[in-house]
Amino acid sequence: MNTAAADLDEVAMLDRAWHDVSPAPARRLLIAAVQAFAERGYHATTTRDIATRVGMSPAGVYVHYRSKEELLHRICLIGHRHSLVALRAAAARSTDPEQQLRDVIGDFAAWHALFHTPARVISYELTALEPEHLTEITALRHEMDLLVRATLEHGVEQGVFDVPDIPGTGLALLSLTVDVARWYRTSGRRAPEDIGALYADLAVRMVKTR
Amino acid sequence: MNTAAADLDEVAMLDRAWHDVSPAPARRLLIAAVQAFAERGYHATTTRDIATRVGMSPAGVYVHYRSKEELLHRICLIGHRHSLVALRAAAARSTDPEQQLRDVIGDFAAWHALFHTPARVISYELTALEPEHLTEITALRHEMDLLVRATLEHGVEQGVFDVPDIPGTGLALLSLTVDVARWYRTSGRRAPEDIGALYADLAVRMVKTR
DNA sequence: CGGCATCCTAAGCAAGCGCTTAGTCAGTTC
DNA sequence: GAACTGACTAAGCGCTTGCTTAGGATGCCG
Repeated sequence: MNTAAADLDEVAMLDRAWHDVSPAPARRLLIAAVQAFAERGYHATTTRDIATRVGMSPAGVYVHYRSKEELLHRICLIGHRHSLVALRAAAARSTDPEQQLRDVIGDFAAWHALFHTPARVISYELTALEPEHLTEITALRHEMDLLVRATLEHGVEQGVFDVPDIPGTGLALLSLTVDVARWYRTSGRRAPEDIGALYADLAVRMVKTR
Repeated sequence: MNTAAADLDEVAMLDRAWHDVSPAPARRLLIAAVQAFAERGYHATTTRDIATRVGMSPAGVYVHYRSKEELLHRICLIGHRHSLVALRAAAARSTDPEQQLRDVIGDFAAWHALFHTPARVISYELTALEPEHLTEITALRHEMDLLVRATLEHGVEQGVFDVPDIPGTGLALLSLTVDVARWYRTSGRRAPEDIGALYADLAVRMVKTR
């Protein structure tokens, strides 16, 4: 598949994932912005660049968004809510600690591969947010932390996990999965679910009692 | 310790680590640049900002560097060479696979905590490099990949490691350690060597035959 | 002292930035 | 068909950007 076709696929995928963003031109702008931010970074992206991607004039952006920072803020909010939903769904799928950890880490890693474009933006462009928006997003990230920690504690209580440092190990696990978005390329050999399977396995090895 | 004192400490530490950058004003500029790039990102940093940090006029930067990109390029080169030296020294310290993996991952994770400021720049600002400079740096990063992979292969050959996917596990291990630079704060509870110890332990658990 | 090299600044240029303003135009409503 | 609405553009404003130019200060060497 050539890159143009892959781009179309990604736009279609994000259009489906973000179907609740309306009206359609606002959604198209949001998708254009997330792609531009992911490729060049927030500060290297111009509002003209975003507008051009959807075939609008530079002023068209401001019909739907107050500022460039609002675009980033919306992307971060939607992205974090989206991934938190995925995390919670994964955690609820099983009560067995090992399977739960597999689901949580596997799904979260696969999510970061599949949605590597928004994932890059919401992990590596946070510093461009205004302080109060950053605080809001940090709270969402903290919830992810708590969820992973709870999974580990659950396994320790049942005696199937041996985790001397739960906060540290939780941090490492989240860090590992989040960083998938940095190095993942669609053109690479591994599919998102392959990465999920590998990471789920590594996570279980890290904590399982031997 | 207040942040101003911590800043002074960091400047002193980087001044020692980069003592071979001369003359002194060029080194001071490089340190100011790496701090600014780490705090706000390459594109959000202005050359005026860098100059002001060392008490120079905006034009002072161009006495020592051709462009803002040259500053980033030098930082990336020095940073990668520095960390490669640390990695190789760690790998050479022992021939026992488990101890070697402990040394490699532990030291590399601790390096990313101690030098989180340059580490952030050389991992997350690479896209701002000109293409030929990016190619050069990518080659250095590939060497780290090979080193970690060789450590894993060494352990598998001796039967002490069980690694179904060596490239994938090597990638995950490097990813895990590199990402320390993203979340590490000097004000946090863990010292660099604590993070190194935790990560060395997690790495061994990930690959050890059971 | 003069000659020279090093290091730096004052001033500013051309280009590009985020965002605004005033107005156009298609579609809907009555 | 007149009145209104929402989506969009042409033009451009005020400011900042990376970088240049011309020249000044300082210290070293004979």
